[in-house]
Amino acid sequence: MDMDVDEASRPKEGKAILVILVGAPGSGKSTFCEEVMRSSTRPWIRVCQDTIGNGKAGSKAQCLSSAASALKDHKSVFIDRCNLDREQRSEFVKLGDVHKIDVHAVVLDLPAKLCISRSVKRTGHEGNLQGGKAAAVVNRMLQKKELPKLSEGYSRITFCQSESDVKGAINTYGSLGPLDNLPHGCFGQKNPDSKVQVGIMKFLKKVPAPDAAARPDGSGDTTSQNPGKNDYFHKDVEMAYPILDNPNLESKEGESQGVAFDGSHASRVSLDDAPTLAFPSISTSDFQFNYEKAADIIVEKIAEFTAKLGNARLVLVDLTHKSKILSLVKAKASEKHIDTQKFLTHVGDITKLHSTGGLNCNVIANAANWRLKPGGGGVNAAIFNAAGPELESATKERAKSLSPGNAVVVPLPASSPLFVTEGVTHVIHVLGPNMNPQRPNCLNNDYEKGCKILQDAYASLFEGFASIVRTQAGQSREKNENIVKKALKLQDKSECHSRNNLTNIDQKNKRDADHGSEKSKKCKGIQDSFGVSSNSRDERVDSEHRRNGGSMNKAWGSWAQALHQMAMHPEKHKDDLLEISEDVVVLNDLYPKAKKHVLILSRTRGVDCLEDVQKEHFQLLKKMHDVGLKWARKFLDENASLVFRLGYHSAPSMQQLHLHVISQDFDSKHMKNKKHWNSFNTAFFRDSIDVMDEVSSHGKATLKDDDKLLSMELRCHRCRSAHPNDKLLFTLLLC
DNA sequence: GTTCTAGAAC
DNA sequence: GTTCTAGAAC
Repeated sequence: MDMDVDEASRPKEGKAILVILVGAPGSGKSTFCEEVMRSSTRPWIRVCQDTIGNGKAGSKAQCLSSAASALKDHKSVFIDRCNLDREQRSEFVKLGDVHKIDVHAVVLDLPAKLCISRSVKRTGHEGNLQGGKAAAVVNRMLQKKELPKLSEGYSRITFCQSESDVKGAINTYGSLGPLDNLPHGCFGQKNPDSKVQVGIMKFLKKVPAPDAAARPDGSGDTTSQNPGKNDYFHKDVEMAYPILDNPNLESKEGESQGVAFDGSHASRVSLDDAPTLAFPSISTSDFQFNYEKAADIIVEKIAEFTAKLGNARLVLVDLTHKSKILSLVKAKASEKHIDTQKFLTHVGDITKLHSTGGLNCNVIANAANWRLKPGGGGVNAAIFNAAGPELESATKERAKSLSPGNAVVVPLPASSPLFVTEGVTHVIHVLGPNMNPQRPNCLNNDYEKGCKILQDAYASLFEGFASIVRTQAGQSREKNENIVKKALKLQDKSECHSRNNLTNIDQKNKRDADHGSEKSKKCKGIQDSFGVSSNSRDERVDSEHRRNGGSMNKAWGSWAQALHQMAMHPEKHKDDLLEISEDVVVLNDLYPKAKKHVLILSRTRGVDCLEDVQKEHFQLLKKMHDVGLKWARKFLDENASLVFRLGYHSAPSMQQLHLHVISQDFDSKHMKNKKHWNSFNTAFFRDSIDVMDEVSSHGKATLKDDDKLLSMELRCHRCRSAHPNDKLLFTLLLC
């Protein structure tokens, strides 16, 4: 931020100032005030509408009068309320004229997602805005957001669009002495041109076409019908998918983040949430390994692995800009023309890459000790600390110790704070060679051995990461069960690479919040008439089953029989079917809810839904599952970044047992409402593998067909954060 | 399963 | 005003 004082516009000295905070709930307004007031030598009064009524929420009028009286006392004032639109701010701005003082705006224009997640998480907020309700409120407010302009009457506006901007502004105001002034003008506003993400926009209903949405001036012009709306969308996209165009360029000098966000190229905005491994330099710190040699090895191994990594990325992380190893590696990588899309360096805390650096790394490496224990110092202590006891116990399950040159991959339990806040799904512990005589296994400067071990250490680390990438099929923060992988194991254990055993033991993210009550069946009492005449297929009507209940007393409307008709008469629907066999037919779902969504339809008459399935149908389930896997594999061949889930709806709408094979992007214009989302993202959706387990052991599948499941609040299937409503369904994809 | 609509809820 | 829900029709 340019702090040169403009002499011509230097404000009068010694005056109080009025600072109007502008920002959604969760943007950090109160924290901003508190931090400034803590360090400032200037007398400040914080006027907070949430607490002004004797600790209770007050009115705007109370705020105005409180601000006025503070200004009379020559105290500087923070107006701590959202002030998101011009009208809300205008009366406070007028105080400037009345009291002949400068009015500033500090805009905490942080990503909506961040504000929402803070609001949702916090408890005891002064304004009593917390929990799920907060998400709705924040969203609503942000859609009406109007950024302040100097023409409203401010002498200075500071825009903060990242947490480091906020820190900068806190320093600026915090170090403002009683007689100091700040220069006038707008500060910190980055080019707000809309970067419209087509992939997301197309998923939105009722949004303008990308061209129309990209307002050329990016000013949040209030003449638009939905002021600020596109800014909001765009920022969400930006937050979730930082653009790492030129990773070897550190951003701005002196800033704590080393990631360069190039916001000027709309075409480069990518949904590609590439799997990313963040790793510290191994052995160069406490183990005192020679920097030059280490840098050579790092670059050599990176060169070797980037070729194998597909769209995955490696990020070397160190805490400081002064890092010697970082600059050495950077220089050497550049000499070797390492692909800057695949390897970058980052300055920051490896345990806070997402929250403070905006960098999504699903895997982080830990420079571990041989006992794989927390403690010590540096990265190891920091990672164990940040990941909580979950990492310790998950590590114990994997290995008790580690020898130099090796790595061990530990899937991080979903309850780990590192998983929740940073999106880290795996920690890879690595042990490098030790040249420090104070530490175990010192090599006494034997660099021949040392280099070999360090090479092995990086090779193990990158191989571990590559195996995660392979098994996760490119979804960097995918926490759902990798059903294909699991099923492959089940199908043929010999196919399972031993390497993979090290890495991705299925972290099944059980969504099975049990909602207890069984749904009352939507039975309308009309008996199904089996008027369809026999054909060549299996006509075995399961009369015994029918007597025993099942779904046979359920009425299926004509529209609901479409699948049944296809299963019974596939020859009549050849054009709509992808595959026809003795037991099943395969078809694209007519209203796909994701990029890939096919149905494996059983041809067995009388088995209309999961409820009808009995032990004798196990082979049928297995067959359906195998065919489902075959199609999932085929789709994965075409697009390795997809992740699939195979499963059944507890209470399907369509007659005839059918297995959904659905990619977990949920990127489809047909994904329109809560029911759609929840039918694939709550316990209502029964994983095929579980259904088979249950049927083989108990003779029936567990159904979770309570209607409540389908009307549950929307929750992200990855980070579990709550989202307010159907209109913002797409934000679930940005978590 | 979808679409449409009315009325409730916000 | 908009958004959400439930019900009806297909």
